[in-house]
Amino acid sequence: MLNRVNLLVMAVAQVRDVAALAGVSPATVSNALNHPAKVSPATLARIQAAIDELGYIRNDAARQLRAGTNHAIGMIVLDIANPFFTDVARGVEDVLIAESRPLILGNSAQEPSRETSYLDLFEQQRMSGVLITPVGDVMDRLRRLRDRGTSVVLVDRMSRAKEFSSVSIDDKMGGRIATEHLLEIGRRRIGFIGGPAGLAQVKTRLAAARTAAEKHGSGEIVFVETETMNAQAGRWGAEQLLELPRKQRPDAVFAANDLVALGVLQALTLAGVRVPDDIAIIGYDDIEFAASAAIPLSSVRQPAQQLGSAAATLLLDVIADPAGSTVKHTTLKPELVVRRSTAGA
Amino acid sequence: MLNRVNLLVMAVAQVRDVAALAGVSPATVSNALNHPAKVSPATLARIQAAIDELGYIRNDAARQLRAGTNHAIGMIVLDIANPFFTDVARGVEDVLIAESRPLILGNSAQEPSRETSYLDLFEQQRMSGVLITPVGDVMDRLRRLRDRGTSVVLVDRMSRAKEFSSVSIDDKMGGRIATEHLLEIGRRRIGFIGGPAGLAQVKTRLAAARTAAEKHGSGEIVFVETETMNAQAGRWGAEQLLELPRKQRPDAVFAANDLVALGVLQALTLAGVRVPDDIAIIGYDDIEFAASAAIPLSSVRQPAQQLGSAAATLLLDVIADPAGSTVKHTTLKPELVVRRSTAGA
DNA sequence: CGGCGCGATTGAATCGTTCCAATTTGCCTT
DNA sequence: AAGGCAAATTGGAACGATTCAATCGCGCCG
Repeated sequence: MLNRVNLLVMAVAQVRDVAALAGVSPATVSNALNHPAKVSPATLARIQAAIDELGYIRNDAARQLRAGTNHAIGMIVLDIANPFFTDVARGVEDVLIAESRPLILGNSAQEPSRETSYLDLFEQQRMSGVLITPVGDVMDRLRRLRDRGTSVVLVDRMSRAKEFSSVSIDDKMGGRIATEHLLEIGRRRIGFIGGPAGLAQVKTRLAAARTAAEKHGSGEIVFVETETMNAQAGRWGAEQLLELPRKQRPDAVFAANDLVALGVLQALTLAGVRVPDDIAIIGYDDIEFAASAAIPLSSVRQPAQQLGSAAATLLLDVIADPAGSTVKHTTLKPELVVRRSTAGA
Repeated sequence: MLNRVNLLVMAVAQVRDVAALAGVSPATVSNALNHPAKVSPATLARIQAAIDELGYIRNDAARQLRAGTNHAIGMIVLDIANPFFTDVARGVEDVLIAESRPLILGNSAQEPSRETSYLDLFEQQRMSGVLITPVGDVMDRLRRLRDRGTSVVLVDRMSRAKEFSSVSIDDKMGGRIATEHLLEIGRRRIGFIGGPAGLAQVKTRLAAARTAAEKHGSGEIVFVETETMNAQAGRWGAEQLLELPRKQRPDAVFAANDLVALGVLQALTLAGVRVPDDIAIIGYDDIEFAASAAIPLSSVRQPAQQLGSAAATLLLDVIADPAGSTVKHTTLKPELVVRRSTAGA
């Protein structure tokens, strides 16, 4: 019956068609594709020719079903519109492409519901590995994922319980050096803008800033919590600060990332506030656009691409040896980059 | 035997386990999941309870194999590091999430080989739809994809042969209005920086610029071809212009996108060239960072998110009715945004 | 010259779900 | 009360590849 159909509708070629054309069995075609060493060179060539002639493309669903696992790697980033995360993704991509493993990129946009739906997807797909910068409380989900055979590596976030391997950048240090820098140039009231407060990166950077201010003695942190971390949130945050009574207005802003910092810069400039004279600004990430901003932005540089490639490499290790008893945590160091937005006294 | 294994290794639950626990057949569970209307409310509840208790997650590979098609949509963008494309992607995401269709995002990084490997992936996965901004010559691949049942919509690029539906932004108009603007503020020699020249967007914008210059009479276009279109390419392109003999040096630059424009701005500023006095600059896309640049950048605004959502919507239409005889081309209009980089005479 | 061993090849079972046709259940109509 | 009909449920055959044990050929050694 299939044969009759073939005459009418040019059906898509399958292994058995390739096998028939090459004069071998389907099993041999499969071997040629997956274990070429097992097949004699002559047969290999004949099969390859048949594949080309028929334009055969294997059906991944069937393959995965039988194999039990998906070759692809899933990644969930916090915000695809933030150049920091696209840089991380590129680092990941570079490593995975070399292994010819497809990368499935999902954007949680800092929304737990979207994060969850991507986790659902990855779980249904039986991904072999997942890279995630978590937003919501997903530890249970990740544990289940791992129990089902999907390896997990946390990106830019240490696992509290230390149960998952992770690659992160030292946010404590970053928060500290940014704050110390502002204190050193003589600022005392520092507005910290970012959020939501529950986000690990925000929490840690803020805590480190507070610690540094306390240690200094006369420093003080004013926290303005935002819902997300883009330029719009930055503009909103700056407006909050400007509404404060004159005496409570900060003389510096520490933005939780560069997008926020750029928004702050815009709003302050628009309001006639001089940067850095009246209010200094420091951002975080050192995205490419920080240097080319109206007033070039000081920032805490994070090695984004390196973070990505380290995470991908680590994930591949975990996949290769899931039972590997050692959970590994790699921490990279951030670096202070001083530009005009915090220049001079 | 499976039962014995179950006692030892807590195997992952499958439909038949859920069915057994709920006291129904696997077929009913499947119906509950896929055609709830066919199942009585009481049974539905029992099955749901069983699913929750066992933590059942369906195996997408098996599902796809039987269903013959993947519910997900694939998208290949030119450059994930370009905010324009991430904006487009967000527009797409918004539409797809509402339909609860996963989006698989691939980055060709303007490399034909990567584009091809993503097409391979999408073909193997039997995606139900693909959105693509092509780099290389992939028309044959796309045709094959379509013949196999994957719907295709081109983004930001009209299909020459008009055989695929597309959503694009009028590059001819964009090239024209940018050039006319430069001519109007008195510039005559315009450096066009972008590439590779084969890229549709570059080709069209450049041609439109040339046409506008010709029509004007005394305008002239100097084309500097770059390999890619990021800030680094912009810096390189600017250096090429600066190396020209004084008399041949342009008095304006039309950058093929804003990333390039920002690079040009950096390099010119570094070389002591005054913008816009000595050389005016206009970019393309009007990404968010254009407005907050050291010298706020004039640009040709493209409605990126709108482009994305239009493309996604169109793709869903095509998927719903692949035989729909009408190939549709939607074209959106760009808009001139004048800022300081082309201000004054 | 027969048997042995080894690489190459194959048949048939299998992965977990969906789909179709067929069956059962329960209710309404006459 | 019997027949008919719709709704709910079910058994079992797909989907298309991979895998493993079993078979086939063939050269070589004793």
